[in-house]
Amino acid sequence: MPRSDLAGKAATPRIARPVPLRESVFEALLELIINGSLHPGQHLAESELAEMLGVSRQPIREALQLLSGEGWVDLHPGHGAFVHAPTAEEADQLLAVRSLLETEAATLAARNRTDEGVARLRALCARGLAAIEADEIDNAVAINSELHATVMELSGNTVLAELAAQVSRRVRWYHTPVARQRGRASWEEHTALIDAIAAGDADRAGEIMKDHTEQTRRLYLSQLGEEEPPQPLPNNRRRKRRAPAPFGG
Amino acid sequence: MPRSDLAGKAATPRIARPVPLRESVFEALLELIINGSLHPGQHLAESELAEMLGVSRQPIREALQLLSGEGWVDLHPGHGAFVHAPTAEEADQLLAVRSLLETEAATLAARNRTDEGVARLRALCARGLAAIEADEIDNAVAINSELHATVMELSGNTVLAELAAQVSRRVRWYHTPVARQRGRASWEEHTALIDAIAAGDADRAGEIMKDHTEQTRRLYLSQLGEEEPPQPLPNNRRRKRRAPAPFGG
DNA sequence: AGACTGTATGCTGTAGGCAGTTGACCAAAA
DNA sequence: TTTTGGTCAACTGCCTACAGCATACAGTCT
Repeated sequence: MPRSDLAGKAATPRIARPVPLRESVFEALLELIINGSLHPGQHLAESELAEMLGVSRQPIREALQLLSGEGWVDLHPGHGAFVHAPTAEEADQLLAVRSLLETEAATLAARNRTDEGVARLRALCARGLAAIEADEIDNAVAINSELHATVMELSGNTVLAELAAQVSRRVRWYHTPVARQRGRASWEEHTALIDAIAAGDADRAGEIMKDHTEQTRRLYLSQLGEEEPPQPLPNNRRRKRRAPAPFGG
Repeated sequence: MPRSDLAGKAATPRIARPVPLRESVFEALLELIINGSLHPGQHLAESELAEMLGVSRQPIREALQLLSGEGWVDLHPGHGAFVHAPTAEEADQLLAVRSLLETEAATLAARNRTDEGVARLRALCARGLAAIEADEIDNAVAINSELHATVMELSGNTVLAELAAQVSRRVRWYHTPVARQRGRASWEEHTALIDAIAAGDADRAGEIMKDHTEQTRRLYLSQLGEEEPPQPLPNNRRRKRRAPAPFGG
């Protein structure tokens, strides 16, 4: 039946079909939000975004719904979309949840470990340390996410991994500035974590991951006092004439 | 300045503005999916749904995006929406995650407990037991969700609560048949849980909740062998002439 | 002078419509 | 018989258009 099992070739990355506009818009808006071009609390008028990005309102609306699903914007029926204004409390809760999910993942990963998986972790860890040595912070941050994602994958719980991915994306909003601070220490903890996983010591792996994530959480909280990161600006400044009320008091 | 402070009347429940169509559609489709009218794997043609529900395609699209965000349907660009086909493995993972989140919530709730909160829990528990006595299963199930939601609320972590709510909704897909089985035992565990929370014993509260949720998880798994609940039907049966391939192999 | 009411304007929610693409069906060729 | 090419229907993606509502502004009355 399979005359030439092309289907089994696996590594075919399923040719690049034109990415749906909504996703491009999603990426574009996300970038604008993260880099601060769109201020927290700012009202996002569909027509305006549509004109700005050169598309119609439809893909804009769909992108806004996606963004809303991930907590980047708040959708208020009849009033439109507003850039989410994160609070310190929310950040703390987010980091707490992240800690919880990551800890569980580490525990499970230690139980389900495979030689191949451990090898991948070690490779990532080596690359991460190298990046730190070379002072390539951005690179190190990227490798860090990859490492945590790999632990998630090794946990074997897809649902857990997806949820954690969602949380991690939101954490990114705050995480970036923090990450620069605890470079080396973080990677030494990673090494210990991988050792625990390799040894199949679930409890220790969980313990280490818990300390590891709680550490960044604490660091973030201590940083809060110094500088409010995503500054909740007094908002509007860009409306042509009229600024919409914060409505529904 | 406020000559008659109507604004201060507080108890004005902010008049019922017409719910956006997308949300009504969302609810309608969700109901159809949960009660099985729409089979797992079934292709959802926008035009068809639009005609069926008597609205245009726009709100349908938006509702589908929402459903996709919560894992009820899978969106495949260029091919449309398909009812998500849950597997036994996914159900298990979902229940595991739920257990994790609920356990954490119980622990936190015990730490942040308030007399008012404990009172609400006890009231709910009493109502739940009454419902069980009266054999009002559906009612008991509803109160059960409310009780768990309240524990979440008492945890004080909004992010955790939202995530758990999302997971719980998905669990509902499987949960319904299971719930009927372990009526009384479940509510006795609830009583113990509330006692632990009231006593501020975080560890014990967490422990009880863990056992409680793992219990339902086990029960579900054991039920799986007997009858595949959301039957992954061979799918199509409704296309007028042509059945779309499961595409993209 | 202050407050209230009528009017204008911008925005969202929804509908309808068109073009491009996908996949199925069918016929012809190897 | 198997394969190859063509044809067609259906569906998604996207755009444009319209109706209703909310807010801001201005005029008017007390």
